[in-house]
Amino acid sequence: MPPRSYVSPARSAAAAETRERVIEAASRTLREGESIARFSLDTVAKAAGVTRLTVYNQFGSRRGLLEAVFDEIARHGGLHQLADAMAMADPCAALDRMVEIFCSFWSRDSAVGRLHDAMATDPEFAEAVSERNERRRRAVTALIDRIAGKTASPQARKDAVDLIFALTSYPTFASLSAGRSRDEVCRVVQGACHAALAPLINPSSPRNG
Amino acid sequence: MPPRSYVSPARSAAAAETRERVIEAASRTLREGESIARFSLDTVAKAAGVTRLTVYNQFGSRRGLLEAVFDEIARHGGLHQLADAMAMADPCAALDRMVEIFCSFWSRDSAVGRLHDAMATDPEFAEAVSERNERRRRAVTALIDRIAGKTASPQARKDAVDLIFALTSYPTFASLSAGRSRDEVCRVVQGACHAALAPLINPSSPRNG
DNA sequence: GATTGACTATACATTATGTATATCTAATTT
DNA sequence: AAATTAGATATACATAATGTATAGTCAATC
Repeated sequence: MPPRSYVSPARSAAAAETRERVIEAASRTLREGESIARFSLDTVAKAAGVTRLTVYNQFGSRRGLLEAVFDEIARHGGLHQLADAMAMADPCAALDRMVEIFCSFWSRDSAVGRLHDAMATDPEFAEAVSERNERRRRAVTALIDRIAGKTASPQARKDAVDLIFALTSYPTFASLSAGRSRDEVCRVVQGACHAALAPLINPSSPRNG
Repeated sequence: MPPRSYVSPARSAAAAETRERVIEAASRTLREGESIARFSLDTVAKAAGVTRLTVYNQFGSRRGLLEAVFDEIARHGGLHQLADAMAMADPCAALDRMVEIFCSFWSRDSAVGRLHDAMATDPEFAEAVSERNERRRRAVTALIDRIAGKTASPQARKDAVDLIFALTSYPTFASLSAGRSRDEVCRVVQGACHAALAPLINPSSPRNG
């Protein structure tokens, strides 16, 4: 006879609450630890007050947990403001706003730095994070298309997109953060992005002859 | 009685040869493996035809081996050309040349990428690599001091140095390398560096009011 | 009251770093 | 020639982490 299965509101709610508690414990562990090296499921499980096997039940693997933490941070990191920024009339002002939004995002939770570190040792996790970054690339591309003059070559557009994509990445943010506040980093990145735009608007002065 | 010790030319030569063989095997393993995750001393030892304990005898630890590989790559990576570049009369041309040199360096051996990945999981190794990068920072600082007009503020100089430091870093190179040849990346980075210089030469147009 | 879902307890397999001890071999010293 | 020494080896062990397997607990649902 086939097993009868059912959905339980109380059980699902409890499971969801457990899941949230584990994610919270994981991001706290990431924040407090001084490197991703010491981030173990054992530590997370103890911090969340559950068993290590519960973590596997909920997330399948270490990578699954890391992805869940990343998504949780992204959900509360203010990236939803990107839609408003993209709707602005002036694309240059929109770009400035985008830089602000991502500087806030990278600086909001130190766990994002640790998550980027985790990309180094787990190629599949790296791909998962890269896919999430593609949203930023699409936004940059859309703005460049609006900003660029009709005479701007496809190559110049591509260069500008990739350069601004790199300038708004986490590694650049982290590098510039040594000795700078979030707002100061934001200002420097905005300036660099403006400069990256110049050859698009005034193509009469190519940067290399 | 005190133990008598001696130095043996043949022994030292053999040891040095073994050391070289292990370093070669390690960098080959780094190049061929698809991530730093699978880089184990066991694999390296087998590839070099020695025992894992020999690796420990020579390098002390996994980190010691990675540092040795990094230094070996740096020794043959063309960074010695930096001295000639710094001696150029035109500091802007020197900067262009510096970008060239580092683009060559980052692209020369794919093992450097894996070594940068290793920084994520080993803070002390990260510090060791960062110290070696300080040479690049000093070179940039020296060039900026020569390029900047007398009216350029210390803040503007610092911003330019840190921005160019970030633009010539490995993460930026790796990011721009998607779909670009080494020379194309070099051209894009050079353009961005020129743009970063603008506020130093013509401070009448600050980038943020 | 029987069953099911989430969690637990315990054990095990695997892989990696790093340490300890004894042994082997060829180069060097006496 | 014999003793010694440096470098490499063989073997074993300690530790920690991921991931899997199996059985058991307990409350919610049928």
